[in-house]
Amino acid sequence: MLAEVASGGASEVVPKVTTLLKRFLTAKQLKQLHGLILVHGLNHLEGLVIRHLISFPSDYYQGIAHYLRLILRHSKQPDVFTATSVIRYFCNHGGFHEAFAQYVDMQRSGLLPSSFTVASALKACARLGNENGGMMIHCQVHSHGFCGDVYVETALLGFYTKVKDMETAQKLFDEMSERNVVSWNSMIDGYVRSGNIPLAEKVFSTMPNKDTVSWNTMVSGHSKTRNMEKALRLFQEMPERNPTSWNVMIRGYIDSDNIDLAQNFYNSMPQRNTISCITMITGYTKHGDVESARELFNNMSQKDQSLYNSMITCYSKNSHPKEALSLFDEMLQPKSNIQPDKMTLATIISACSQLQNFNLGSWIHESYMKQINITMDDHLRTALIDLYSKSGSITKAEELFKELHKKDIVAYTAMILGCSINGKEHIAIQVFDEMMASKIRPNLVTYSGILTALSHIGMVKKSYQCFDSMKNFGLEPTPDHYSLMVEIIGRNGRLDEAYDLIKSMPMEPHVGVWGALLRACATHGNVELGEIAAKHCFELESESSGYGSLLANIYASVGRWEEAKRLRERVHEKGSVKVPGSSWMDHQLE
DNA sequence: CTAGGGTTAG
Repeated sequence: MLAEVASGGASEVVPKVTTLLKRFLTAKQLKQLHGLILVHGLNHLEGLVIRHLISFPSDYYQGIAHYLRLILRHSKQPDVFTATSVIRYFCNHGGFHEAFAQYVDMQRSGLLPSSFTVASALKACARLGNENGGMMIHCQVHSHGFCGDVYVETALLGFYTKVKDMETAQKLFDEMSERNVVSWNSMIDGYVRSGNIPLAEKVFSTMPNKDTVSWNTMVSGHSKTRNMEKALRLFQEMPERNPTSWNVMIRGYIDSDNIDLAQNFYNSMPQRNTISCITMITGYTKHGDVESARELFNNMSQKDQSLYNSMITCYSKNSHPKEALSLFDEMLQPKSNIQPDKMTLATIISACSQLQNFNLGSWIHESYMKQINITMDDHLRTALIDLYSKSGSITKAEELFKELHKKDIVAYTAMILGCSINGKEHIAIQVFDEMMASKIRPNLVTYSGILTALSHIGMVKKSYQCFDSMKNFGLEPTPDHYSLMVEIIGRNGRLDEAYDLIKSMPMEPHVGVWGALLRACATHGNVELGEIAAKHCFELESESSGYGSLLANIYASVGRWEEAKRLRERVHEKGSVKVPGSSWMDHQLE
């Protein structure tokens, strides 16, 4: 029939094409048919092609989305129904930016959205946290007269609850003439998300017909706030449980660091799904138990993309980048034949960065992503910022940083750290200030980055300010942060002050802290404190001789040759000349 | 509408 279309006259072609498009077609056939449609100038039939395209199994999302983008770029806007299907398709597969862009394009070409269009576009805005977009659509709801449509109103509610504007959500909810179970559940979810458990409970208790989702949402509210007693009580009270109910409990125990109870729930649930397994793997990832995670992974008979992603992440997060890469390779093998997605690649880029395999990392960026039609997003950009800054291509990293749609804490931190290790300390400080100005909460990693920058340029006063500001964000400095401070203060020659800081630590200083003091004492030839610091280093890490050499240097620097010689001999006897790793140390050795 | 997988240090 395809051949007939190719040869036939225009009048017979239309019904044939229409019939064909209702059948099952392979991707190749569809492409051919699409070509013929264009040859015959039947552009109005493109909508059918698009709708056919998005009915393919979602495994092919990357390819389908790519083809869709091509069609949408080169043709005139599809009809409302088709455009809406496209928006929904993007939405259901995580392409929220594209969903929203399609909605905007549709408006631009003068098409009036339907209630379905509006509901889908709102969902995209909700998931993107695009507050302006959502509010704009809210206005259109009024001007297009969609008020009173339960689906639209519930979508609006979903938008406001997702962006945590519970005041507006509550107002909308109160004014709704008709509410369905989803509207109620959205309200519970909204209060749970904004951390207001009492109000969530209030909605939950006044809700007329609770379904399993209502119960699960409430249980997850308690488990998110680490109230596992209450979560368990509700879980037991539920009239009906589905796998999600169990998964929520497992996640709660994992978040409360109770991996044993999580394990118990996992073992006793009547039906496990992939998400149960992924949740457990995440728990093991957090606990650094790579072996148990792998065991669970191996036991799954059906392994999908997400499961692979969770295991690859487990390896990458626990500093097993080689294993991450080999599992990535395994998933691409014909016998498993699973497509990687953005998440896979973000993790793999991180693994490349850890392995210093910059060629593989930039090949993924420059070539592989295009090959498999994966479009850039902010998580990928962040992973690449780290990769490029670790390989010294700080300019590339800065470019990617500029391209970010939303700069989150991870992106800022990666950039700050990237600047710090590439001799752009002042830029690092600038980026840090910019982050503070945009009211993004720094975390412990951010402070490691900025203190590293400050340590390179020895800005003592600014470092103190920075260090002291940690408590404004409820952050407790870790021994690593103290090490950095000791290094900064000590390198400036203020050794007693550095020692005082160590003594003020609320926890036991680890070897890094004493090592920083010892190195500072070596620089400034302070025997008294150097001996104290060295003593602690020996106690904490007797097998390393680097500390002995440092102390010997101190003796030598003040002319106490005998002691220096004796110490060096002892170091030599031990046979080990290993020096503890430290960026500062490396500079000293150069 | 509920459950899962991504990116930053050491």
